[in-house]
Parts: sequence; structure tokens; C-alpha cells
Amino acid sequence: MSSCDLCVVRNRAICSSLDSKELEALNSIGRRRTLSAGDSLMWEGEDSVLVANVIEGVLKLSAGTEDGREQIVGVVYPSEFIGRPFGTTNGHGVTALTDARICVFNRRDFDAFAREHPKLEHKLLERTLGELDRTRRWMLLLGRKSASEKVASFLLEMAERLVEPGCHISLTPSVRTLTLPFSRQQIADVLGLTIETVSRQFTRLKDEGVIALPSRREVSILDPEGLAAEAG
Amino acid sequence: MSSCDLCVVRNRAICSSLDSKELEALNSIGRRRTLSAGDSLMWEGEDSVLVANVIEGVLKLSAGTEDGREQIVGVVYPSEFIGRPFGTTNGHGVTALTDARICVFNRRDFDAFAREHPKLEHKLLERTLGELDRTRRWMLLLGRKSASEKVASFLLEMAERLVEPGCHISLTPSVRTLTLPFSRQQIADVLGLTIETVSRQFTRLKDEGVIALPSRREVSILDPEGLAAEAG
DNA sequence: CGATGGTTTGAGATATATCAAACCTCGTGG
DNA sequence: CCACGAGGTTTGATATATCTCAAACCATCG
Repeated sequence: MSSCDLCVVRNRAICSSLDSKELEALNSIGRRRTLSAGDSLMWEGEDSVLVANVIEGVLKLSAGTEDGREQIVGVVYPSEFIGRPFGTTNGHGVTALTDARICVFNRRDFDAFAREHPKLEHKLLERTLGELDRTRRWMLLLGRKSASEKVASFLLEMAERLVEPGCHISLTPSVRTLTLPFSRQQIADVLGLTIETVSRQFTRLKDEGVIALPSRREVSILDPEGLAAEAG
Repeated sequence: MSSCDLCVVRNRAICSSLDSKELEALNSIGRRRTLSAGDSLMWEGEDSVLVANVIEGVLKLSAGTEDGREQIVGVVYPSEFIGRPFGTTNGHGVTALTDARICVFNRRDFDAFAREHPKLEHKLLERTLGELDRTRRWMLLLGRKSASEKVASFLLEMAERLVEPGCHISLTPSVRTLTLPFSRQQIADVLGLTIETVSRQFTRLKDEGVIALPSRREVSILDPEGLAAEAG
């Protein structure tokens, strides 16, 4: 029995395109790995040596300027795919935001396997197309939205995305409390703002009664409609 | 003889993955179409009914807010692919910036064809992965760069991208003159700035002797190093 | 030549960044 | 168990880049 049979993302990751025999073959070229919050898996501009599936945890994709400014260009959740197949260099760094478990492959091995398994490539294509759409919509936020719209949009996105196994969320009728996998600085790096501006927007939303802040990493959405109205 | 044999992007578009017999089959489900500058091919949020290859011309992908703010989220050049295969809705609008010629397919027909031709899907996957990398790097510009860095980066990107058949460019040793397919407003929409800020940055670069502006749509890059230095 | 649409320039307003200090929270060691 | 220290966060005061509003300018086309 391959370890994939126990995998919690088995039916949601790109692996779901494979039958059990194929899955075993893929499993034989991959290996499990754990990451602690803060660990980097790859760096921007580095050779593309590995790719991976996320089993548990949340990771960030980031790009930076010479002088140290950073922008988080993507967030990866369980069952999603990491890395650059069929390419020589990584376009961005990959770092774990929470402790994480992933399933890693040597990139060349994965490329060869994928080329022989069109259904896997098809699944990967569908995901990549979806991710591209999502990324482009985020550009609207970065280029055109105000700080308050950015923060409200961010919280709504989190509320939507964190409802996944492997992420922590509890919801009672119309009150959702989320445990953010981001520090304030990281939220700023997602939204293209400074940490101070993010903080001020959080306290403003709290003062308006739209959200509550039980702890540093937790946010309760008290008024989803109000938040949506602020998101622009 | 299929009309593809004469196609100028035949060897660069995703079609290059097909042999002549397959190409003929693909050709039979597609048709040529011309667009005038300003024509829209699809709208944001609309059902995904068609996909296309660009033969000649430049098109923009754009997203907008309720209240009319717009962000250009992608620019498409000859040989590149447009539309959302394997999906139900278009994530963004597509509008011709210049007169253009494209090769259009009914999306469902294309989907079916692609599923039966793994090499085509592979090519499309490679392109989509590349486009996703490019798009993510652009997020760094939107989120973290100043107006002057944005404009300089934009001009360098144009200098790189417009060296394609179907686009107009002339270059003498170290002086490139480009004919931009964008109005000032459109440049602003690419960069997440206002038209006035873009205009001021252009005149500043001109005053510094980094560029010259022979006409509204033309830019000569006099000092590529200087421009690169401004791009951050 | 005069209208039209896009562009540039100017003056002023403002959202966000910057700089700086106070404030928590949590883990550590005395 | 409490004091302490460190890192992250919030709050405050000020600076500034960019936006906004407005007018002048300039090509293009009937």
C-alpha cells in the first residue's frame, strides 16, 4: 500500500487524476517533508530543482526588490501545487507561513512523469489556469484599491480560503473566527501596504464593529455584509 | 492546403505542437477574425464561449471595479493565447489595443480537441506557467514600486516585448524607438497610476535625457542603463 | 479653420508612508 | 512566581508621493 492511500489531500490534489497504479509510480519518485513556520523551500531566481504538493499548512510565494521591499505574490493552501515544472528557474521564493507537510519531487523526475501522464498534465493545466485568473484579479486590488478596500478584501478572501482541512476555522451562524496564518507585516506584504496602515485599518474595522480581534492572529467577522461593502 | 501553412505565428503559437494532419483538424474548427483597435472580444464575468490565438496586433486583459476604476491585468502579443479553456466564465475582459487578427475557436470545441491532443495541452501548460510567473512578478511592481520605477519598468518591458513580428519597432545601436500600443490612460491602467502621474514621469524622463518623445505614441530610449537604474 | 479628444502643466488636497514612541504578549531565567 | 526582555503590534505626529481638480496645450480631422 502506498502512503498516498492515507493522504488527506489525495482526492483534491493533482494526484486525483491518477489511478492507483500510476499513483504508486508517482509516489515512488516523491518523498514527504515537513517544514516549520518560516522555513524556505526555494528562493527567487534560483534553479528550479523541485516541485511539491501541499498536504497541510499554508505557504507564501514572494518576490522582492534589490533594496529589500517585498511583495507576497501568492498564497498556497493544502492540496495545491508548488514550484515551476518545465522551467529552469523559480520566479519567486516559497516560504512556509505555518508548520507544513508537503510531498516533494525532483523537478526533472516530475517533468518526465507528467509528460507521460496527460491526465496529470491536464489537471495541472486546469489548476494553473485557475491560479492565473485568481492572480490577475488580485492585480486589480494592488493597482486600484484603497487601503480600507484592500484590508476588507483580504479578510473576505481569508474567510473563503481558510475553510479547508488543515487550516483552522470555526464558524457560528454569521460569526466566523479565523486564525490568520499571517503576521501584520505579512498582511502588509500581501496588500502592498505598510504594517502601520494595516494595523490602523484593523482597528478602524474593529471600532466600527465590523470585526473583533480576540488575539493577534485571530479575527472574528461580525458583519460580513459590512465587510463586503468596504471591499469595493 | 490549410490556411495555417501561411500563418506567421504558425511556429510560435501553441499550434507548433501539432503535426500537419492535426493542424488541419484544429484549423477546421477555428476561424479567422479581424478586430479594430478598441473592439472587445470578451467581457469580464461573461460566459467563456471562445478562445483564440493572436496572429497580429496587441490586446489588453482588464478587470474593473463597480465604480469604474480599471486595471489592465495582462497584455497579449502575437502568437499568444487568449481566453479561458476548461472554465465557465471569463475572469477579465479582452480588448484590442491595435487593429488585430486572431484565430478563434468555440471554447467547447477547443476543449474537446485539446483533451485529445496532449502535446497541445502540454504547450498550453508551459505557456500558462510562464504567464503566471510573469504576472506574479508584475505584482511586485503594482504593490511595491514608486511611480518613477513603474514607468521605467514599463518602458523596459515594452522595449523587450515589442521586438516581435506584427509590432512596430526600429532600433539603431543603443537607440530604440518604440511605437506604444497604449494611450497614456492605458499606461496608467497598466501601472495602477493616474494619467497625470504617468505624463509627469514621461516628461521628467525626457528632461533627464533618458528618453525622447518624437510623438504621442512613440518613445525613444536614449539611455537604457539610466532607464534600468530608474526601474528599481 | 474651428472643433474634438488626448495630453501636458499647474496648484492644492489627501491618503499613505515614515519616523518615533508606547504598548502588549509571551517565553525565559532568576 | 514574578521580573525581564524581545518581538510584534498599536498609536501618534509629521512628511510626502500621488491624486484630484482645473486649465492650457496640441495634434488630428472634418
